[in-house]
Amino acid sequence: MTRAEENYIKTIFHLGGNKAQLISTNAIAEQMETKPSSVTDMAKKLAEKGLLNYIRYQGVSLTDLGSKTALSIVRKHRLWEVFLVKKLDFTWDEVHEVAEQLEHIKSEKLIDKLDELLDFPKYDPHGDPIPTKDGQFLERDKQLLSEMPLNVKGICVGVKDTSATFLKFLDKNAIALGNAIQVLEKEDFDDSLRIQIGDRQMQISNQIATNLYVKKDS
Amino acid sequence: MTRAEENYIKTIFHLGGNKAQLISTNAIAEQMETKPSSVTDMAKKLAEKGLLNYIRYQGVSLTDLGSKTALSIVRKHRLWEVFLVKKLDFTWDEVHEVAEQLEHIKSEKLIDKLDELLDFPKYDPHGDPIPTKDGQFLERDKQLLSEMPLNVKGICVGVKDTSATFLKFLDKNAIALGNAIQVLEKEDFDDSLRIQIGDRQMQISNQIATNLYVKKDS
DNA sequence: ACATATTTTTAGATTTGTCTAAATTTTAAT
DNA sequence: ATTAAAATTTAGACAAATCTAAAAATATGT
Repeated sequence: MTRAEENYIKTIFHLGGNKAQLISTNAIAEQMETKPSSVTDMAKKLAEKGLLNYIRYQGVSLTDLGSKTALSIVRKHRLWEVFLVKKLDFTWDEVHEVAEQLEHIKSEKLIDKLDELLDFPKYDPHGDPIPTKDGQFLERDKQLLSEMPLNVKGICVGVKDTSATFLKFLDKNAIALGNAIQVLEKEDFDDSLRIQIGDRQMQISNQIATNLYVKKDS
Repeated sequence: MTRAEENYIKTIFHLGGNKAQLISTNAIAEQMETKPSSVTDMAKKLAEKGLLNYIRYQGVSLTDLGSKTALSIVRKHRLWEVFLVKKLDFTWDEVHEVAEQLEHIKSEKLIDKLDELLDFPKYDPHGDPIPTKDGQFLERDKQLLSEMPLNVKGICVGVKDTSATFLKFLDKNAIALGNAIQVLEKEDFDDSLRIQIGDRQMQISNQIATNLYVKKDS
């Protein structure tokens, strides 16, 4: 598999193309910042190789082989992210770009040993689950902070938007994964929220609340 | 810099093209298992970019910029080798292939932090020196075992041949970097040597002796 | 249902890095 | 000094991955 092929497979996976749902060439092109015609070419090629189901004018989905491939790439990406944060003191807004490169390194032993060095982490620095070696993918029971009922205790477990801008905003406001979090009040006017975070209270916009994942504290 | 360009620069460096000495396109082609005509094309391109001095029909050498680039790639390659051995329990015959991929990852912070994680190593697992961040390159005072005088105490510090075959042979015979080593007798007939290694004695062929680097014990 | 807008594909071109075969230059031998 | 051999370059072709512009298919609005 070439690097370009791997990037297409990964993108289709992230767009939800594993669940028999068809993803349009336009959606893929937009996500990858390329042209739809390029996507069509690659779709044909990857269908030929048995990684995609491709229906002309309809879109693509991953085959079982394609899903397996995608999970392996996602596993590598997320393990490298953990490595960068845990072993090399990268911040969570710095890891993505480098992991994009590292995820293409080919060596099964490397990834197995890395997994071991990191103590078999289950989640990456953004709270996303790391697929196991055999492709198990444990999505955590989580919901957006914006959908939490009032006065229910939760724990911050992930972010939806992983852009540096958003992550740095969270850092600046001392919001981190693992923090206790709770919605105290919803403002009808702009859907902003008054929240309890640790022992502080603060007001956050709806845009923040729709990009923070919370798990109910049990 | 593309991956292909980096590989050319690195190969020319290893063939000695840094010392104003001209390296032939044939030599480069052979080393890289490619065709001389491909090397010519790339030589023109890299000369255009200011990385090589290229004289038609004569060969190429690295410019200062080219040398700097080469040292940076070699530094990355060797640091990754140390990482693989020290942190992921790779054996010294397994590291090369993976480091060939890792050396192309682009992130200055990654390499600085890796260097720090490994405690700023001076040599890679084969005893080759690791260039510093600013391109300092400390070649160790060493000589081939075959050139050591009789009964002079030495320490094994490196290998010339880094093939898996040779490295595995050394492992099998418990010859490792850091071992005390001493030539006891030279056989005129086939230039084989009787050596003292640690507290054992053994007989080794000239081919082994011309691929092991030793430093005089002082 | 039909015209129009949108999406998707095709056709042909481009860039990078490679190759083969032919031409050119250098080297070596007598 | 010529000539043969070896090394090197040029010219033209190819595969991968991309692009633009035009054509084809699908979706949408009234």
